[in-house]
Amino acid sequence: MQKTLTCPQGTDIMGIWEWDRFHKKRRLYRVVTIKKVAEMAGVSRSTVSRVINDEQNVSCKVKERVLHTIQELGYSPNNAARSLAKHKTNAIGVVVNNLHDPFFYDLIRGFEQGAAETSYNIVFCSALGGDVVGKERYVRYLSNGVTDGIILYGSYISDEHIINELSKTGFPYVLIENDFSNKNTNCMLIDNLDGAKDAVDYLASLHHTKIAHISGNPNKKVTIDRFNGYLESMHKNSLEIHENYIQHTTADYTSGYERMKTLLSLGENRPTAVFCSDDAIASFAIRAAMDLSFRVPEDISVMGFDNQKILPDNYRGPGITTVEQPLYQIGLDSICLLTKLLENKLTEKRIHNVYSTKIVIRDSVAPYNGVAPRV
Amino acid sequence: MQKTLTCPQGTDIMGIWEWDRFHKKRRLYRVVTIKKVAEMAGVSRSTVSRVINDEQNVSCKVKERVLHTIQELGYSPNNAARSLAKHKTNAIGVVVNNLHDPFFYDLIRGFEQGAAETSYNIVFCSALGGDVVGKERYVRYLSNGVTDGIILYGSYISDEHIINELSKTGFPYVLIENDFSNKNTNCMLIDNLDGAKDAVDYLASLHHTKIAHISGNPNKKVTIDRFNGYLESMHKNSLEIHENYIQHTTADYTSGYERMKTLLSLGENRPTAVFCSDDAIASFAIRAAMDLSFRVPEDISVMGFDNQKILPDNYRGPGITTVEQPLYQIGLDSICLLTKLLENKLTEKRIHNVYSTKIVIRDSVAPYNGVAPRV
DNA sequence: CTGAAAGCGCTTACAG
DNA sequence: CTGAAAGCGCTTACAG
Repeated sequence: MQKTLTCPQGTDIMGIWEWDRFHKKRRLYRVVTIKKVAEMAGVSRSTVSRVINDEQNVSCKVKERVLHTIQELGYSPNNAARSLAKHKTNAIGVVVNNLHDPFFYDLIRGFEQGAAETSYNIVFCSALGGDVVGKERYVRYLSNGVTDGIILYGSYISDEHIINELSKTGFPYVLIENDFSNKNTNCMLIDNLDGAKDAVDYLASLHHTKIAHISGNPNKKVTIDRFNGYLESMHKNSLEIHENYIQHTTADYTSGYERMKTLLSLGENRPTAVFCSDDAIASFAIRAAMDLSFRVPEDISVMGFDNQKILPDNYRGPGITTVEQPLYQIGLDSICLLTKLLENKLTEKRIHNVYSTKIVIRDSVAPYNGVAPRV
Repeated sequence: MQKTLTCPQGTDIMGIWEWDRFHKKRRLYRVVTIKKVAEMAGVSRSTVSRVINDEQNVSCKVKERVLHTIQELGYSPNNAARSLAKHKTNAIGVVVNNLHDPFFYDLIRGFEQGAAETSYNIVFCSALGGDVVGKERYVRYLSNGVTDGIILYGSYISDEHIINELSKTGFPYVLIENDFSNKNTNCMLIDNLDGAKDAVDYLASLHHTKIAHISGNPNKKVTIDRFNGYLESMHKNSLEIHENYIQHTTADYTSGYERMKTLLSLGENRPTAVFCSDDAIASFAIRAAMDLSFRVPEDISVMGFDNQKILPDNYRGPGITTVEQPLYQIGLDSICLLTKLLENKLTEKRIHNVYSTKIVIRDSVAPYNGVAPRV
């Protein structure tokens, strides 16, 4: 068999991997294993194992010899075999939708910082769009011998099914931006309802009475929470929700553009302020207003949510007044907490962090000036 | 032993994972394995294996019974065991620095699309900053039983060492934005030298003669290539490189701001056009110009590189005229090609794609108007 | 179509 | 301090 193997990359190199040309299937075989190291160093596999796991009970002399052999052969332990034997992968998985979305800027920075502070390897998996099948596939993959725990981001309504399945297995995970209180899950959340209420209260405090709402991706739970926050605040402040004040977007935040156009065409009842479900939508809403020659915030105030540092499609409007959620901290904490959970170093038996939001004032909101809206 | 196990997440659920409370170490044990499925279904492990691998030679009746048992027990095969036995993980790893950087927008979209088109699981790993140790750790991790091949992004000079080590092992990989022709590596590149020459030629064709350069991250090879492109074009067009026309930034693109300030303070020889090593730098250079009340492009033209769709820190200057590299395509292709390579379906024996760049004209460059620069 | 047995490359009690 | 042997949870020729 040995003779039927050839080196896969380059031809002159003798590596530790070789292609199996004997069978039809293209597989990579390992040619230097712990067994070979043991033979060459003249010790048992147990001893080699002790050395690579940095255990204390090995004589200096033997250890040195083994280390030297390892170096010489370019040996590296096979993590699959290791995981199988140890019941531990030393890895953590992060699963999100649309990793490319600049929304993740701060969250990923947090994950990366967390990764730098732990000895676990962190791997990211991403499903495109709202793809449930892909997301579920990744969760199954990671939770079966590939990682020791996973962090699941997202509040898609379809995520509930995934989480249900995962819960049943008993595999450790923490949820970000999602919760199922009844299911005893570990989660890290912000209060979207309160954040939205604060936002609309803020607009009302600036004497706006005609406040509209552009809601977010209809497949997400946060959308509903923020929408309800809007409703509650409007009610609390005794403000009337005129016809068409509630504009729903599609899964695509660019549709905020068209929704804003609709709001601006409302004539007499045209809103003087709009609370958008997130900053990406707000950025497109403002774009629409500017394209129609409305000034933001003089003619119409626009408020967002998220404090998204990096906005899509080269946004150039005024700085967006928004509700901040501490995504960097959440990313960082999720890694730290999951690590602790896996090491049994957590005092509480369930992670349930609620992070507070705060309003960040920029340039897209102005007090209502008492002038009847231009029609 | 069974009695010393308890369920990790929640307490009422009987899952397939259970904590080992018997030993000191906290490990997850699998309580439902192929063996248990076989017993319950009254067949051999071989048969169960055939069913979960969807092989043809199983009678319908047996197959159905096994499938039903699997469903009932919530069984999922352990990927570590599978990888070990099959010599195949069915996964591909992607390793980058600074995954959070919006520079990756198009590249990640390409990877995601590629992932959607292949049956391989794609996992991303990210090292923070220019961290070599972290990057190398991930490469070692992924290339030892975790994935079947990896895609390595980045042209850090320190990457060479990593690639050398990886080459020695014979593990399959493809490089993006990096090449070692002498090492027979698979790579996907753009011609940075030519792209930069085109950019400076373009500025020269608009009658600019005083053209400066702000170079990029000094630890990257592309920086050197683009710098050389600038030099070559200046030479070819017989343009003088005045003192201080070459400004080097640090690893941080925000330093483009200070470098631009220096250029603008050059008095009589102040450049009328600046070619920046990348768009992120260009965005900060333009910011500096605007802050000093220079108009872009009327007072000074600025050109970038990359056609980065999403710029950092809320850039609001004019659209940046730039050199486009097809990152989406490169991301997509890298997954497809590596997949083919792994399946032995590649006709050529080495991947070596060079993608062409093209100039994208926006609003940050204007023809030189013949007026002596304002001092 | 089905099963017994060997093997993948490690780790881990256990015995010495 | 060291080694022989069993085991992790799968797959894979091989035999029937």
